[in-house]
Amino acid sequence: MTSRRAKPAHETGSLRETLITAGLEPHLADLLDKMPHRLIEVDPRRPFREPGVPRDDVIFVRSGILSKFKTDTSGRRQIVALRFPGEGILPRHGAAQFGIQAVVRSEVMIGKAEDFDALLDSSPPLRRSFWRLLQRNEVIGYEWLINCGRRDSVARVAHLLCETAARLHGGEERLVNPFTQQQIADITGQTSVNVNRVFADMERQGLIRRNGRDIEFMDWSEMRRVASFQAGYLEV
Amino acid sequence: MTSRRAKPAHETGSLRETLITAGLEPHLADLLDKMPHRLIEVDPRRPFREPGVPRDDVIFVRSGILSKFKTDTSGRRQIVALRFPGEGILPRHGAAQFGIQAVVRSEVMIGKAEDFDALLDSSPPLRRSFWRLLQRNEVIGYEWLINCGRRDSVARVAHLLCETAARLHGGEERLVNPFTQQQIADITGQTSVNVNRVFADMERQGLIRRNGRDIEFMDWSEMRRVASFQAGYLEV
DNA sequence: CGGTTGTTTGAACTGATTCAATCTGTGTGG
DNA sequence: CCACACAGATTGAATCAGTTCAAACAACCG
Repeated sequence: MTSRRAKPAHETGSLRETLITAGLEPHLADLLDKMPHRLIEVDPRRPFREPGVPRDDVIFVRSGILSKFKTDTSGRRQIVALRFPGEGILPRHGAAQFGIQAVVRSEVMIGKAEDFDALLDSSPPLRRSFWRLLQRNEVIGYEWLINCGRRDSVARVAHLLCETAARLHGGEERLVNPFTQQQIADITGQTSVNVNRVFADMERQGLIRRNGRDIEFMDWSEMRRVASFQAGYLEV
Repeated sequence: MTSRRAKPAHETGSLRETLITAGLEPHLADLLDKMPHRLIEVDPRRPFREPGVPRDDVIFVRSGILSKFKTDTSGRRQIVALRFPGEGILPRHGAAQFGIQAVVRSEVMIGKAEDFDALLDSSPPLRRSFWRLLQRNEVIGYEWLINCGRRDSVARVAHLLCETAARLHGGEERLVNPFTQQQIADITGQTSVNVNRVFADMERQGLIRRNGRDIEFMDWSEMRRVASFQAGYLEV
């Protein structure tokens, strides 16, 4: 087991607060908050949930970032989705098709699928809310597909950075990059070597400034243009 | 308007039958069948629904294939999802992020979002059924992401063919290829020129035999291996 | 028959990978 | 506090998969 009991929440708000800032109505966040659950701290880049095994729990991110990943038979790994604070990974009937790992150290809430399902059945507005979130995830997936299928490597990385900034700070034009270059490669379908070259390029072009892991966007609108990033798809 | 009233169903069964063969419980299929709707015939590769406009209808495929697509700012098009007979495109609140086009001539059923939503609210089993279908679509999307991000061009095309065969005939080892090479390119994130070369390769290797648009799989298990196709993700 | 749509082929080019080596920062144990 | 290990970042050189551009060919249809 690579995860352990969480320390009491420090900088991050309560789960309820996180859910609300992520866009859930306060009284719906209350419902989830009252659901029986436990809090866990998850180490980054370590096995957390393996693919192929049945999973009967709901997971919500309180702080940090979770990734869903799949590994091709050739052994190449692809991260297929991210979950930021307030977002969740819903239970799936049958064997899960993907594994879960934390991108950075994360605090997550884990509940039972049956409790969650019961909650959904009892509250139509909560249901509608999650229905919309499911559709949002679908659309984000489509955007990632375009990213991998139709954009060059600079645009792919730029797009990921734009999306991350938008999902983390709701559209602010700065970012503390939470990813390793390998993770960015796993998301954008490249090699870490090339991601490194893309970063060097973007810095040379004056698009970003780097200080270790920190990234400062020098020209947000130019960044969006290069990434062909249009935030509309992130709205529920 | 490029679509027109459908002729009475010929080779294809009724919508109800189609829904049932696609895996919906008979009594749930009845519910959808009784919902007020109209039947439309859609021409392939012609505008049907444009991206960016609000859509307040549910669409179910009775026969043929629909595609959801997005066009990048650079003008390159990516098909992000397919809908086979019995599958549907659910209503989305707000502007749709993708357009819809038919891959081949298709008969579709169109209903009102409000009617569909009401139906969902009234029937918990129907709701659960669609919840599962939504998750299935999500997982198929993940598989496509791996396809574009992590597999070489032969594997990408092979995987699409395997998936199409499985979704169309439920796992039979043959296929009448419904796609143009340009469409395959739009799905797998390549150029049609390269798709053509991939086909020639696969034929030279004895993986497939072609007769115009028809494709015969010569070695299904080798095909699956090349594609790294594992049908598990298609199960609900 | 001419027009349209889709397929096929060749040659030149280029963006990204692969492999391998080096460098840097951080944490750990002695 | 230093030595060492380890993970991540960086760089170079060779290679290759897939694109681009352009042209020809085939099938279909009114």
